[in-house]
Amino acid sequence: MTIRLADAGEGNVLKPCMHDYQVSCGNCRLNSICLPLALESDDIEQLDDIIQRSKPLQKSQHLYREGDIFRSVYAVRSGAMKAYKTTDDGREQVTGFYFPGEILGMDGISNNLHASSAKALETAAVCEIPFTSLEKLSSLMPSLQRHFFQLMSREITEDQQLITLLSKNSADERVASLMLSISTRNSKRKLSATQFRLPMSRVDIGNYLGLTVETVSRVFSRMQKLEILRVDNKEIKILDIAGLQKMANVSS
Amino acid sequence: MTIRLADAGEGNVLKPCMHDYQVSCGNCRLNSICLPLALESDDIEQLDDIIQRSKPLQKSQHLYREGDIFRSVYAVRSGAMKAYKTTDDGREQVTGFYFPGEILGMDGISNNLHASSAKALETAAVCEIPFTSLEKLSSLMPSLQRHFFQLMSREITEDQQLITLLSKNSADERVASLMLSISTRNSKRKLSATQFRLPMSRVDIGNYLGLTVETVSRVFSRMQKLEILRVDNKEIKILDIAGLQKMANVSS
DNA sequence: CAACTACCTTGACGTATATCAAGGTTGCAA
DNA sequence: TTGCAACCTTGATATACGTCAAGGTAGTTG
Repeated sequence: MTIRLADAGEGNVLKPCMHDYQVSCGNCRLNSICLPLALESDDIEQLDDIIQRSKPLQKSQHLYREGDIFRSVYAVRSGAMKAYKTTDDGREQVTGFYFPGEILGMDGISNNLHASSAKALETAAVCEIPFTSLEKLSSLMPSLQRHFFQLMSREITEDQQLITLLSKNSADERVASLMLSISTRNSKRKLSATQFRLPMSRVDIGNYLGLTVETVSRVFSRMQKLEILRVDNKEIKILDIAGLQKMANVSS
Repeated sequence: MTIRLADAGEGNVLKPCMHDYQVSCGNCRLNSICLPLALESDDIEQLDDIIQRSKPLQKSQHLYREGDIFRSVYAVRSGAMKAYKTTDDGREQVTGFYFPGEILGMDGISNNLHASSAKALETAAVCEIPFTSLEKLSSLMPSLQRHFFQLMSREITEDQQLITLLSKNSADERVASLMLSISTRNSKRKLSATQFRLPMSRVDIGNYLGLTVETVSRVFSRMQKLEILRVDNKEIKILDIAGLQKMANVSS
């Protein structure tokens, strides 16, 4: 089974990939995020054996779509993905952004159907982890089983954070929180916590945070005026982390 | 280990329980909801062995609190529970309501700490399922492992539904959706889909749906005027399911 | 290089829901 | 039975954000 490159027709034709995407888990620089578990080295090899690596997705290609048969979960290797659902009246709800080292697709386990769609925000590579193999391996490796329970639990707590954000916080607080979240996730990947390029559009940000594009744009302008960050289109530079945290209304 | 009755001091002193709460999973009338898996009867016995049953909680008693060490997940046996988080600035966010047959506490797995608090909305009995035992048993019983992966995935998809509701829907739609959700869950438990008593206050409803009490109250009044439902304090009678679905803006 | 398209920003205005305020109900406890 | 406290409802007013509109910017294609 290879990765589904669902709609090569929608975006561009695949270009040959310049990266060596056949790196093993053992020497993948993301394994501290992706597998923060004390796996023995031959445990890692077993995991390696079930993981499928494939050509990168081009921007706006789908990895899977809502309603597709669920077969695998995916780890982002490079680039960025968004997950979204389509509401009954046809609007889109972005449910998450996924950066390298992060896992997506776990919402498909409950019904054997993907409950959301996933699409590349920019050229992105993913590792496919076939779920039946993962289940078998989990039974044999308690630490892997635990790890997956933890990963799913983390997804739950993160969704609950978002619920709280949407339910209780102002537009300023929502956008500031997202900026802090991206900053934190960047620093876990040893990238700059203060300077980065947003892979998603303002529409996606608004959609994720329950706001319109215009509101998102106004919040960015306000933050810039307050010298909390410098915004140049998708390029973000955080000038005042403390100010950003204050704006987000978080204690940590 | 027995169930933690965290704060007998906060509510009332425990009264002796009149129910036989030591029913086994095998003959629990909720097992079709709680364990919708094809477990062999001696598999069920093994599960039975690890489950702790205990005295009911009185209204407003906590089952666990945010920050407590995570040891178990819980199945509601009778009554109703709410889960909630406290935001940085001290406000409360209700993250879920749990009825008989439903499982709560899974958000504690990721950090070995409960990420939310759980409290009884009315007198409630729960089954405690110690997580380490569950993990061991899951390794031995693939169907149980799969079941738990599915349960957690379901929690994820439900949280994503709520995210969408909060992000995209009006007050009318939110309240209507909650009423439909309770109705559906009731009918799964072979109870009336059209007539029930809400175990939670208007404050809790508003808190869960990202609305103020006043707005919730006004929506109920509006629904009553439209003859979609009859509201008598916490007693709800759905008069026009189709109208309610239309108000909720759902297709099904 | 031009021109098209998608994306972003800013302003003016409207509205759904929050806030503030007051009074009514319910249910527990003395 | 009375009194108290928690809960619920309704009305008047305020406001944060959405909607509508217009123009700017950036990236892509021919």
